[in-house]
Amino acid sequence: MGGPAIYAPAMVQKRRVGAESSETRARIVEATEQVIRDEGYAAASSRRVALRAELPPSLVHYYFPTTDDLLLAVFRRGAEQSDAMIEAALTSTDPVRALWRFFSDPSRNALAMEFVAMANHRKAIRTEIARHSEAMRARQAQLMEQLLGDRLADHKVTAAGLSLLLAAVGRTLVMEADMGVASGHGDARASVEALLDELLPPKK
Amino acid sequence: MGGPAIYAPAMVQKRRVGAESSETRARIVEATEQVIRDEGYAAASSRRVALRAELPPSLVHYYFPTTDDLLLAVFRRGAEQSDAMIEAALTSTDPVRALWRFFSDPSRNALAMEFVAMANHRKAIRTEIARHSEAMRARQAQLMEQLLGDRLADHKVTAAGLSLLLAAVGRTLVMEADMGVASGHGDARASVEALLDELLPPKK
Amino acid sequence: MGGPAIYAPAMVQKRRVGAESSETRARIVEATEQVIRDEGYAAASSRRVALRAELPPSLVHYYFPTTDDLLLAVFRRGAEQSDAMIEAALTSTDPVRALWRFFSDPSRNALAMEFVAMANHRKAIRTEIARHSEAMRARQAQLMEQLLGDRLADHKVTAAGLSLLLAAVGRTLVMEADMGVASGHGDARASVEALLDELLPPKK
Amino acid sequence: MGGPAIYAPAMVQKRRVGAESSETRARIVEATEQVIRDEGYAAASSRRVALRAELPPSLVHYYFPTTDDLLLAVFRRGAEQSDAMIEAALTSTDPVRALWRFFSDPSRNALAMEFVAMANHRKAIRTEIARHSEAMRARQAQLMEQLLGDRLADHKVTAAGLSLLLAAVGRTLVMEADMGVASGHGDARASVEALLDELLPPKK
DNA sequence: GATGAATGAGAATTCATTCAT
DNA sequence: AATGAATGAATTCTCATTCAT
Repeated sequence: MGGPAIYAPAMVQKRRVGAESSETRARIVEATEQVIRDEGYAAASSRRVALRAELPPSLVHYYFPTTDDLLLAVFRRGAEQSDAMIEAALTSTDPVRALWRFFSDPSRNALAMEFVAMANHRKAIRTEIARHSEAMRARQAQLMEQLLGDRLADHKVTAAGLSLLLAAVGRTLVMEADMGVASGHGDARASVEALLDELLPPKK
Repeated sequence: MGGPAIYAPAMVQKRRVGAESSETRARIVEATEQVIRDEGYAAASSRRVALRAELPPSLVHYYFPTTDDLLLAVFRRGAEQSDAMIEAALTSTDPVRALWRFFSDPSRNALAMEFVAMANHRKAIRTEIARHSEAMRARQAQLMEQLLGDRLADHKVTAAGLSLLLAAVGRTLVMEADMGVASGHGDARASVEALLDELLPPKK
Repeated sequence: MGGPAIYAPAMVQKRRVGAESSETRARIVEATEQVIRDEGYAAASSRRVALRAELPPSLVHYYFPTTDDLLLAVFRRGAEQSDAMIEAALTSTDPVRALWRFFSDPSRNALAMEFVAMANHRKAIRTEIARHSEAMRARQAQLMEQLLGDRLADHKVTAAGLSLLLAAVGRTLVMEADMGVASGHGDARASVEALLDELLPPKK
Repeated sequence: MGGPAIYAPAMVQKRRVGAESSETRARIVEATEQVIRDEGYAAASSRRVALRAELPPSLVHYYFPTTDDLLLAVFRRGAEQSDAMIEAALTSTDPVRALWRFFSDPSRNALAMEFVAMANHRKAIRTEIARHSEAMRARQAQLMEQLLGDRLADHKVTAAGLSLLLAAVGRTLVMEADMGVASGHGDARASVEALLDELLPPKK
């Protein structure tokens, strides 16, 4: 894995072309993310990406032989950033509430929802999302277990269950808000926060 | 009787969609739903739908001038079925648990998630989903309010908040299961059911 | 020719279907002219015409089996109106100047130019326009010959030549004005009017 | 060398059209012109052009993202050729008569009339024709002013007016001849030539 | 490392016309 | 006299991908 990238032509299947570290590569990934954010993932064609990056379309294919390769690269970059944010949340002074804020934060969620949507007809993406989701949930569960210990049991929740619950409600709030649905949002948010208040020492 | 009184091409606003009762029309809607289920909404092109329905593509356009029209027809049919199921749930002997079963039922949810994904780049769909979601939530809130009354307040939940919460967790379970994610699922499900047990008289 | 129209199905070639005098027929012709004026002749499809007339498209084909039939009907109606206007001009007190005003009148010319454009790829239209143009020019030449007699010869013009010249300059002014070209327009107009002044007794 | 540096799809504004020097590109433009001449501009679809050029339709779109782009390229090439011919006429020994011959020359005019017809529903073409017409007329007026000076005033014509007049009559003769109209043509031609004889020293 | 050129496939529409009733 | 349904052919445009240089 760590070895030097071999610049194989596109026909060679499982080989990533273009240096991992290339500036051009980063530019393409960045442009793709922008396109997805602005126009939705369905617009993330090599042509439009190339246009945004001000590069010829064939260069996009040079670095990312298939569209899946490109999309995966964007997902992985986003996942790494999410991981870092979650790590920061989990090691903050108020980890659970920080996690909740993370899950109900619109900006991050928008991109994530695009990938979930994408997962429907992109097996490669689906697999990668599943892998990452499992890992994220496991990590969160592990930390919350440490932090909340038996207070969780008192409330008939497990660490993994709570993690899923926060993610579910957070994402739904964001997704619905994007569509213009608002009924029950304030109430659900309040309920979640009440639950956290019971589980946690009051915020300072 | 039957068939669209479409005097207007796609570009025209006021289109009479014609009688809902046309065998061909129904066949197209059915084929489209199948395509969406099997291959994802991105595959719901007039061509593929026509192929599945064994009809010429132009006939699809005859009944549904634009792709949005077609997709909306499928959504509306699904929404009506959902409405009926929800109504049945809400008027059953154990309405809240029936609602929860509805939300966490995979078969219905799969199609719903396709439409949510679709909403990202189909404004017409987005608008319709939003409208329907609001209506559904309002209806559920109204009924739950009647049923649970002040038991809700004791648990720091509102009717609308609970409706959203059930929908959020239910959908997340289904969506993640579709992708192959399972961690925390049993736990979250148990927590929700525990909450319902507290709110409701025990199931018979 | 004069006999009663036989309501033959579309397959019968040279037979006009639908009563000459039908109100529906007139409505279709009127709608077609409006479409041509507003959106250009290329938009004069049976569907759009039907839409404008608020009639089903098949009814348009019932009256006008082919698109050429429809277009010809519109042309002929316009030609008749033009003939009437020209006749009025030629029998007015100042016939030649009235003719010049007719030729340089934008409103009438707009539709005429659509038909000239159409003539390029519609043989039936081309033939009809040619026939009508010849007839119009002959009629004008005849009248001008009577009116101007030998004054024409003094100015090295013939009646037919003058008719063509007025038509040519008039149409060019209108057509260019439509496109936004204006250079030389005032000058050319003045020259034509100076010529008419030489040929004619001064306007009252 | 050359070929289009088109990083942008049709929807994008700032498109670099790439080097004029590409054999394929030239072949497409040439094929388009032939199609327009032979079958009228309405037949200038990417398919038919591709067929004539013996190239796949998608290649036509590669060089000319939109039909307007293609049509404009054909127009511009024709305009350049016209400009060259006009320049040659204007610098010949008998510039005004050469210009008249140019305007009444069928071969050149046929294509020009197609573009005028096209202008009706192609804004891009309309704008370009207007620009070019204005420029052409200005250039001609300038030269004629130099050449004919005050002889023009004696005949109640201006340079720009004369330019328009020659263009109007020339084009009308050609257009009508194309349709099979001939009445008055010899006479009008004679009148124009008589006018030129008065304005100019007799031809050698 | 990079890129211009090329291409087959497919998408969304629109259209003229036919036909059975 | 009228019309709903149907359909094959076109049209414009977009895309992923390949390939030679």
